[in-house]
Amino acid sequence: MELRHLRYFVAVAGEENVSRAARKLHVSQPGLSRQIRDLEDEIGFQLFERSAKSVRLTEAGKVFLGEIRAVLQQVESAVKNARAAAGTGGEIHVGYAPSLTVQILPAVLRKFQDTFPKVRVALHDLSTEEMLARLGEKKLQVALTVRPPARLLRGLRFEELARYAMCVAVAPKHPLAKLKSISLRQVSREPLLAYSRQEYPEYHAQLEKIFATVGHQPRIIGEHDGITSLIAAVEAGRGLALVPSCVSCLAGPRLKLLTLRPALPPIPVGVVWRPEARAALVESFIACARPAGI
Amino acid sequence: MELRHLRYFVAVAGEENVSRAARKLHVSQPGLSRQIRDLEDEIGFQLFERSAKSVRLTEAGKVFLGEIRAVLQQVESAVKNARAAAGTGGEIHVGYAPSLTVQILPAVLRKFQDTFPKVRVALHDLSTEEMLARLGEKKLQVALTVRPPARLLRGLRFEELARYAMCVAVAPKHPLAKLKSISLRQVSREPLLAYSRQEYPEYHAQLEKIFATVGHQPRIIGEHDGITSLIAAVEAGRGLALVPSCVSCLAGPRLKLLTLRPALPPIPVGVVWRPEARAALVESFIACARPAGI
DNA sequence: GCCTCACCATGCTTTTAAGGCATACTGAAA
DNA sequence: TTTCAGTATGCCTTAAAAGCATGGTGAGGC
Repeated sequence: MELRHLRYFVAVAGEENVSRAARKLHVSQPGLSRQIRDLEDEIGFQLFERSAKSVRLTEAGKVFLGEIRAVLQQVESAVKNARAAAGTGGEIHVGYAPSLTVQILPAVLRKFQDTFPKVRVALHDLSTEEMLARLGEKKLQVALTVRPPARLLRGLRFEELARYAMCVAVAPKHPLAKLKSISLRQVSREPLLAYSRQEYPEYHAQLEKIFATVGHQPRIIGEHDGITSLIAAVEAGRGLALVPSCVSCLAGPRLKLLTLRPALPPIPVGVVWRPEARAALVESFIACARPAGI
Repeated sequence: MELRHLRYFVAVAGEENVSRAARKLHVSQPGLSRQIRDLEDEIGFQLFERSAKSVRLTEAGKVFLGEIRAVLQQVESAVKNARAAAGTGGEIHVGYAPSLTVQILPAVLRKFQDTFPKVRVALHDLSTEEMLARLGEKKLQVALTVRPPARLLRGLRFEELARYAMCVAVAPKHPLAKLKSISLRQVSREPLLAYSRQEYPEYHAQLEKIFATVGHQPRIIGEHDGITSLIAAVEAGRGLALVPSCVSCLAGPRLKLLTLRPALPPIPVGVVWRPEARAALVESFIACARPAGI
């Protein structure tokens, strides 16, 4: 019997459904099925009553569930207490893309520091490429960013946390601000503000690809090294900018965000980490990052 | 982190010595070393201070040890409570060789039933061969017997629990009873009582091999289907018998046991089981069978 | 009453990780 | 200095979990 069996059991018991539990656990349904079966074989009695359609806890399973939940909590607290005794609260280096994680990051940090008040969380504002590089060099343990293309992941793992629609940011006083939505063609005729090409090459690559579909590249009249100055520039009425919808949190009423019609594919934002590391802090951080329901 | 890591950690912490812990756990020292290291990597702090010569718990390690011991106990009790709730105490079929396990079996049974009062223990008095066969057929879960030759084990596992010297049993009134020890040559000239050839072929094979060394096979004047009648026959003065020293428990003052000079290799007695089964009851039974120190 | 759908189980293959062996390294004791 | 008991490391073997494809089954819709 291993903790894996117990964790799986708790998940299946919680869902009363193997397939759903498997999805939550990120394992295949057959694999989970087998692990549960193995656990039952080992302890020598049934935990679930099975039908072709569902599983239901037996009486023994209910008793077991209660006790095993306690066990898993106790393991967690054992690590926590021992870590506290070790003095070193530990340290975790987190890469993040500010504009994409405005909504996500604060919540994650709050949750994480709630459970690990002594751990030092070092935040690093980096480009996606740099995050991947530093993850590889073990200078970062986790990164919150847009989903990197598969070929750059090279052994790293990505898990999506949210997707944001691409919007067009305009100053509230801008003539276009009255529109509810706007087409790419219209945008391509306006002066555009962008992230700096040097620090965000992938943003520019993306822009070019997007406007290639309308056959007309916009005029980029300013480049900015961060979302703050980009917002300021748009607010000043110097031009439009293509930003993910979550920027609204950051800009508030200073900008108007117009939806694009037709919509562009939404931006998948999530967490990247080294799966082989298996550090408890990292696992916990990722757990804090996941939306509550999952 | 898996229960294995925690069990290993407790063992190493208990021994303050990786090699010794490895021996107790029946794993190799390097393997154990690595598991401990992996655990430390995962939780993110040191559990042991290492020197080339020894390991010693850190403060954090001590805290962890206390909590993890509790966790492991809680897992055990969870299984026990759930099993109780399942109604079925469960059942375990145990093969045993009466004469060889007189000392071992009662203690094991007492210990086991202490912890699992509801479990039905079915005892089966069988020859070694039959035990192995029934283990293979899953009609037995464990067997207590002499170490079977490796070629018969075929996937089963044996663990030694005790060794008994071969002795010569005589009636207290027998002229030879005055001797303290006796040589094989002397024995070979006396009428011998034995187990029945049919039920204990390996006993006879052993006898022939033993007496081949003195160049003279003894005259077997009686065969018996069990230790009880063999004792009775020896007590009646009908002849000698070669028996393991533990028979003294069974025969008490009814027989005199003479040591052989030179001594024959002692009889290794232990427990046999199917390692792939991994049933909690079987594991527990074997744990009860092991001498306290190990 | 028959499909379809959602779900669990099984067989097979791939992948991962533990286990084991040989051996190097280290510091204490003889 | 040598020996010895102990831990760590590299490489290979082996066992087990994960994944994929697919089969079987009961509930609910048509």
